Amino acid sequence: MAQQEDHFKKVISHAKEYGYIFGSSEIYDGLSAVYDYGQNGAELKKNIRDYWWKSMVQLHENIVGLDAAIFMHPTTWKASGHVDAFNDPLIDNKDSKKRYRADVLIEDYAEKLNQKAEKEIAKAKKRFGDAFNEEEFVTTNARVLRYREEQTQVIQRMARSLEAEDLADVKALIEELGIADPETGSKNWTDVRQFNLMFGTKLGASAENATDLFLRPETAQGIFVNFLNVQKSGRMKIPFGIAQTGKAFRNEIVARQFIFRMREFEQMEMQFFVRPGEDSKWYEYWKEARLKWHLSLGLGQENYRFHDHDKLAHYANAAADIEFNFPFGFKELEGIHSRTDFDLKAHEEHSGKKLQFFDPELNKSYVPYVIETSIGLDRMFLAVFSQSLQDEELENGTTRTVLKIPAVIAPVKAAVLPLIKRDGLPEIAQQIIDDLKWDFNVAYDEKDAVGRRYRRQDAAGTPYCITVDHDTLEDNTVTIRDRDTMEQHRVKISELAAIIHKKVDFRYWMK
RNA sequence: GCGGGAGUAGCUCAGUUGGUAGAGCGUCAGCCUUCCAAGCUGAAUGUCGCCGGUUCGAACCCGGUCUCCCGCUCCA
Repeated sequence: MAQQEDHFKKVISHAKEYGYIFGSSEIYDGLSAVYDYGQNGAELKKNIRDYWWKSMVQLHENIVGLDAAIFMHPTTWKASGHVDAFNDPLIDNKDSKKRYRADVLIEDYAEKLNQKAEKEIAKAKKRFGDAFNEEEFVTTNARVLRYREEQTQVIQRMARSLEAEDLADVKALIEELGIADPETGSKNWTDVRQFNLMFGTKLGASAENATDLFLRPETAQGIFVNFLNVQKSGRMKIPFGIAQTGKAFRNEIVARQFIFRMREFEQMEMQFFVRPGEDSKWYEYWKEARLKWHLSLGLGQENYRFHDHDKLAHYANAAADIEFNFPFGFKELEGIHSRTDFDLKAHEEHSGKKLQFFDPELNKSYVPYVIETSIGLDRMFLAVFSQSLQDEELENGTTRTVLKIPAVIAPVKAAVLPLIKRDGLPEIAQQIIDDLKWDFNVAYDEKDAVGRRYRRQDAAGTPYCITVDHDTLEDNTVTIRDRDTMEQHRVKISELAAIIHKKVDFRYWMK
């Protein structure tokens, strides 16, 4: 555990030192849980995004891209359920320091009343045997009636109070019912406070006619509201998918663990529209397909696992996470959700527009079912970066710090190094760079002994080092060194592009 | 938000009972011309997180505040 924390700290400081991730607004003391991607981080992030986009959009004839706006019509979030689901009344217990959702506490209490009523019914059933008339019993038994009545009243009062945003009454209700901390039994509660997980903002320059807007809490809704646009204009036939990457915003109560949980984050989502009834088939398909994508980067099969959800979100009938072994343990990296027709139906209801597909094979229209794959780009970045950062024991007893980022997504593909900075070697190195830079992101370094430069590139994650030496002057050959094996080969300058290309070719990795 | 820990150079950290900052690494310039970090010479860099108080004098004591890290909730 201590070792894990240690590694996590190294990851964070290494990310800063090598230009991958900086704390936001650092010169002003920073901003909680907001980070900027530096010169190398921006490249890595872009490369991960491209790797995803290519595998989803480019390799699937029936998946197309989309880039929807962050601002959306406010009704979108009513339809999606976020206005309700992302609005939690929370209460803290002062003794146990635990935080609960006030509505859940009350619902649990109401459920207990229900349990009591059920118990009475079960008891009576046992007593009367075959002669038992449940319907009659339920409507006449005093205890059952009392429990049921109280249950209804509690739920109704809570609903009224929440509707009126009367949080003081929600707390009063908790106190009147004598609800205690489920874990410690303490009744020492703070006031109930409302937490809205969506960031609000205003559209319109003057205050009086401004519209309240939200920054999108997920990119998915941009896809759903464009479902028909894309389907019609692209002549898409079911099954088909729409993919999108972009920023989403959640005003998390606590945003922590470096870039794992941020208030501003980037999602890579694909919504796959299928025939009703074929949803579970496609759900399984995408679970496997997405895991395969992760494994293709070679970060180690043992670092991934599925986690199937027991408790489902309001929109889903099946859900699984792909979890990754982060420096702080296995955590969600990607979610695969079977969202049913919940979203499109909700948008039909709120917009009054038909969001259906006419299926010529079935000769009828229907609201498609949806399988969603949703991965956090920043989390993927952290997975790649933390897993790639290694301290390696060498044969001569020393250690080297190496960032084994998969070459296909590495920010810089090769560094070109003159063995010494005279005798015309820098000039040749520069010529090599001028040639390679059209195809690859390459770097130049002439400072310090070449061995030290190798280590510097190892730590920065560059897969190849190309060294120009005195033999180069004679025969136009250079040495090319592999970051992971540290092995060197002597090759012709004219072969360099092909060698690097093979190493970073998407085709090779995605197979 | 609550509890715990912490803020000193780019990084890791030292700074003894208060006398206005140092090390290693890194960076930069030069020397050396070398194929796996740590050769030589020289240099830059900090309002010691911020504000206020006590004091002749605060990195150190006191108060406040901000930020970061860990846990509780939620999720990509």
